[in-house]
Amino acid sequence: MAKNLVIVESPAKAKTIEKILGKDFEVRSCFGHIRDLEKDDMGIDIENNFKPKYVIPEDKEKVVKELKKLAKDTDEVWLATDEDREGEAISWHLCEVLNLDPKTTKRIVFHEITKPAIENAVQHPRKLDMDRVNAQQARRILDRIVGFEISPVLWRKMSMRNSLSAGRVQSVAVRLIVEREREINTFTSVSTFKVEAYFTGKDINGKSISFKADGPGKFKTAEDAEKFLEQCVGAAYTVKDIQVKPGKKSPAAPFTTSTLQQEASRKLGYSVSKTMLLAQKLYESGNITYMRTDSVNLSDTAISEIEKAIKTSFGDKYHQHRKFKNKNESAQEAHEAIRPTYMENTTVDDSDTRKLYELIWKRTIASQMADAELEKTTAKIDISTNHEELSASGEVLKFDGFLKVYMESHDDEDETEEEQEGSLPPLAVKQSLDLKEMKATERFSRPAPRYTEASLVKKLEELGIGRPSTYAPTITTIQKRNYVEKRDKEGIKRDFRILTLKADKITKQTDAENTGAEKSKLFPTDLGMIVTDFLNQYFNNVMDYGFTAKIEGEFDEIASGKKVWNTMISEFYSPFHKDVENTLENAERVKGERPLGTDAASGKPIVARMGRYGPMIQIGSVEDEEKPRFAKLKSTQSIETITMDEAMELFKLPRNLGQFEDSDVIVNIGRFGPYAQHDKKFYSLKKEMDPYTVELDEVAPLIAEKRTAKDERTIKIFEKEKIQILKGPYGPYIKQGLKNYKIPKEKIDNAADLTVEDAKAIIEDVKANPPKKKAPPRKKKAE
DNA sequence: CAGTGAGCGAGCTTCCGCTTGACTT
Repeated sequence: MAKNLVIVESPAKAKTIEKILGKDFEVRSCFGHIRDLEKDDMGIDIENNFKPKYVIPEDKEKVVKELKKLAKDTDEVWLATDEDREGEAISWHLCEVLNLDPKTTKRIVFHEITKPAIENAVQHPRKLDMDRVNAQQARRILDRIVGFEISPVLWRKMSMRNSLSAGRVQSVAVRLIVEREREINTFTSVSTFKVEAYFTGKDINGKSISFKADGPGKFKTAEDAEKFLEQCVGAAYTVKDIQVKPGKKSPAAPFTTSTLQQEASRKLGYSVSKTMLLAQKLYESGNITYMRTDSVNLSDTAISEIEKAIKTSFGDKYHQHRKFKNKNESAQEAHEAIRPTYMENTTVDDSDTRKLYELIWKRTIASQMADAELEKTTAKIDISTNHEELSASGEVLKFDGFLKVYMESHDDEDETEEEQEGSLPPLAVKQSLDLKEMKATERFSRPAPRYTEASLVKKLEELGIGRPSTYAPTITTIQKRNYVEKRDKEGIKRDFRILTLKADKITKQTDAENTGAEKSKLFPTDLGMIVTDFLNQYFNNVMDYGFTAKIEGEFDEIASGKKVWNTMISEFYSPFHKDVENTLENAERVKGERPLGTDAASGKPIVARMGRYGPMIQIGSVEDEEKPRFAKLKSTQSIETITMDEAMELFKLPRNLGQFEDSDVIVNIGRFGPYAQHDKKFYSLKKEMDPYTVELDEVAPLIAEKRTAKDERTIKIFEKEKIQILKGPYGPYIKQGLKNYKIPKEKIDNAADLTVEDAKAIIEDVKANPPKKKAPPRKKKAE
C-alpha cells in the first residue's frame, strides 16, 4: 500500500503523474465531479438560505467507493484536481465524501504535466480555498435555479410541450441564431458598381505584362458608373506614383478548445463534436495535451522542444520566441494550450485522427516561428480625361516565416471585400499603359452569414458564455431540443449588370450568379423562435447577452472573499422568482400564430401557427361547422416567412399517384417524413424525392426494392403468433408486435432453426429477466 | 412507425460543468 494517495480528475493524467512521482505515490482519478445537486425539489432548500442538497450520482458510486477504500488505507491524501473553480469544488466534495478535513488536507495544483511542475507542486501544497469553492456553489445553484424554474414555465405555456428546456447558456445560444436569422430575413441588399481596369504594356525590363487596377471607389447607380466610363473614353493612362511599404504577418496563438473547433471546422469540415471525439482519442493515446482548455500558454519545456524542432527543420532564422496572453477575461487557465506531447512526432498512425493531429502540430510549431515579411506595392494611375485615378496594388512575400507551415483560416464573416492579392509587375513612374478594357460590375451587399457550429462557439466564447467542456454538448442540446437545426440552403439565381469600356466603346450586358447558398449552417426552427420570443419577453434579465459576464463578476467577488455566496444568490433569486410567478400567472399560452389571409375558395381565414406536432397551416377555425383543414409545413419552411401561395401548395397532399400491381400508391408526409403507402404497407421516400412532384415510375421501383430488402432481413415468420425472427445490424433477434427480444448467445448461431416454441420460451425468459438498464437512466426520446 | 391539431390534466420532462466508458434488439 502506497503511503500517499493523489487524486486528479482525468485517468489519463493519473497514469502520467504516477510515473513521475514514483512508488510512494498512488495516483487515482475521480472522473470529474463526484456529487451533484439532487434532482427533486431542485436540490436546493430555498427557505434555508439556499442550502444545497448534494447526492452521489449512480454512475459515480463505484469510483467513490474505491476512493473511500484507498483513502482509508493511506497515510496522506493529496487533492490534485484542476486549479479552476470547478476543480476546487471537486476537491471540497472529495473532502466531504472521504471524510477529510478541508482545513488540513493537502491541496496541490499544476498547469502542465511535466516533472518539474509536479515535483514543485508536491513541495508547495496549500489548503483548500473555500471562497473559490463557494463561488462554484453559487454558479451551480444559480444554473439549477434558472434551468429548473424556467423549463416548467415552458411546459405550461407552450402549445407544444415535449421536454422543452431553458438555461443560462442554451437559451442565449438559441437567441443568437434566431436574431441572426431575422437579420437575414429583413436584410435588403443594395448594389453598387465596382470598376476594374485591365492594362497591358511593358515593364521596366521590356517584358510584356498585364495587370489589374481598381477604380475610384464604388458607384451607387449604373448611370454614375456609365458616366465615369464615358469620361474615360479616349483617355491616356500614365503611372503617376509608386509606393512600396513593408508589412508583416504574425502567427496565431496555439490552440484552445474553441480555436481548435473553429479551425477543424474551417479546414477539415469537422463538427465540433467530431473534433472533440478525435481530440479525446489523441489525448488518451498520449499524443496531445488536454483538449478542454481555454489557455494559450505553453510550458517552458514545450517551448524549448518546439524551438529545437524549428531550428533543425527550418533553420535558426525561422524561430521566434513568443509568449501568448489570453484575450478572454473569463478564461480560467487550468491547463496548457492544446499541443503535441512530443514535437518529434510529426504525425500519428491512426488515419482517423491524423488530420487533426497534424493541424495541432502545425499550429503549435507555427506559434513559435518568425513573422512573415511582405512588401506591398501600390501604383497610382492617372487618367488624362478626368480628375479621377486608378490604383493597382500587389503583395510580395519577402520571407515566409511561419507561413511555411501554417496559415489560419477565416470565416466568411471576417472576409474583406478584397481578394488575395497577387504580385504587381515592376513599373516605372510616368510610364504609359495601354487599357485593354475597363469594367463596372454590379455587386450586392450581403447580410451577416448564418452561424456554423464553430462560429457559434466563437461568439459564445467572446461573450464569456459556456466553458471548453460544454461548447460541444450545448450545440448538441439545442439541436436535440429542436430549437435549431443544421442544414444546407440552396442559393438563388440573381442577375447582375456589367458595363464594359473597350476600344472607346461602352457595352452593357447582364450576367447571372448564384447567391445565398449555405452549407452546414445553423437555422432556428419555428419552435426556437417562439421560445426565444417568449423568454425575451418574460426573462429579459437572463436572456441578456451580458448576463453571464455580470454574474461572473460576482462569482469573482465571492472567490476573492468580498461577497457571501448566499447573499448573491438571494439578490438574484427575489426578482427572478417574481418573474417566474408573474409569467405563470399572466402569460397566455403561446401558439405563434401568424395570419396569412383568406382562402379564396371558402372565404375562411388562413393562419400559420404552431400545433402540438409542429408548425402547420390551418384553414378555418374549430368554431366553424365544418372542421378546419390542416397541413404540415415542410422542414425548410418557417411560420415567419411562408407565403400564402406556398401555404396553399401544402394542401396538395396526400397525392394518389395511380396503381402499381393493382393497388393505389399514395404519397404523403408523416411523422417520420415523406412516405408512400402501398398495399397497406409504408415505404419512406428517398431524400431526393419530393412528395409534391414525385411520379409513379420513380416510386414503384422503390417499393419493389424495399420489399426485397425486407424479405432479406426476415429469417422466419410465425404468422399466427405474430412472432418474427429478423436479421439486424447486431445479428438475429426476435420481434413480437412492436417489441424486440435478444436471442441468447448459445442459440444465436442457429437462429434459423428456432421453432415457435423456442421463440416463445426466449420471449418469456427475457420478460422474466429484463435486461439491465443503462447506467444513466436518461431515456432517449423518439426523434 | 406513417392519425393528429381542443381540453382535461395522469405522469413525465428540465440546468451547467467536470470526467469517461458502456454496448446496443
